[in-house]
Amino acid sequence: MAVSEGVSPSASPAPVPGPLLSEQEAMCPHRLVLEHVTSRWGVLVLIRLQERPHRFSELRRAIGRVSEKMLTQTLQTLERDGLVHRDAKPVIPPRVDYSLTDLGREAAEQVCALALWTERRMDGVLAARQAYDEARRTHDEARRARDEARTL
Amino acid sequence: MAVSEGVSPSASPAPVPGPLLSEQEAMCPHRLVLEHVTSRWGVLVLIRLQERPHRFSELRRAIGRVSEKMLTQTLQTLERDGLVHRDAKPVIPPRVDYSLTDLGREAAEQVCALALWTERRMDGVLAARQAYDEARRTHDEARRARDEARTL
DNA sequence: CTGGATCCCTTATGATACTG
DNA sequence: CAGTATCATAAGGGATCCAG
Repeated sequence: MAVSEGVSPSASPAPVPGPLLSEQEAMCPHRLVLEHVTSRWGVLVLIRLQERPHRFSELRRAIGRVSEKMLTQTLQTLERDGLVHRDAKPVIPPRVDYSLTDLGREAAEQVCALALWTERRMDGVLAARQAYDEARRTHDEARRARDEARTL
Repeated sequence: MAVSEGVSPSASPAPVPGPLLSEQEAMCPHRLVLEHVTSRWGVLVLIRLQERPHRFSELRRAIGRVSEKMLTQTLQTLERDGLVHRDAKPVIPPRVDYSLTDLGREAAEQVCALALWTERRMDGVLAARQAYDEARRTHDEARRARDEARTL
């Protein structure tokens, strides 16, 4: 959003390497939660944790193709928002279990509903895309032909 | 995600300046729709259009602080997915009305439900954040003290 | 008014190396 | 194993100019 916000250039060169989001910390607060919950990895984490609690690497494997960094970041954000509970057992080797809080379960339900909807309606979307793409292709060809005719 | 996917370097140098997403066009397709729908501007567009149809600039003003570029991009993506209907009247000056399709209305309902949920549960989230931040602050201080003691 | 094209900066994300 | 730190890169997003 606004690049030159009310952030003085000299102060706070990099206050926090803050995961997800930054200076928008000022807008409607619930917008932020929405973004956390619907973030690329947030969605997947919530869905996985809704099945059952997972350890860090379990989650990593279950989600697949997510870097440790992003998973950590996502989990921390969700934990801070009170959606995920982090249970770190002081053992060696370390073992940390992640699970949903009551709040998180509610969020997961919403997100899952959305995910299931997209799955159910996929055909419709696919059909719409084909129609759109073809229409645009046709339109482009017409335009090209027109331009060419004009040039001649 | 994957940087070096199966995209031949020579072919299609820039097939489409593609808005939102890129080479992940290969993964579970419904994941993509989910991302379109939950994208930063996608959410806001769906919510606004659920109220009533909007013209381009109406949407722009209603959402506020969104660049023309991103709004255009978002609308095109949603239109391609068959969620938004674009009605361009061939008049001067141009007038384009955007509205939800049946599919789009369903999506908007889901998204709105999620948005309303975050609004309702905001206090809980806020409280969780305070607790989290304070706990982490305390923890950090303890660690710093420990490190200092060790250095002495 | 709508939006396509471009330039450029910010941010998100991934790969790697390192600590507890 | 879990997580942090650092670095490099690609995608996201904004500003601007311009065309239909």
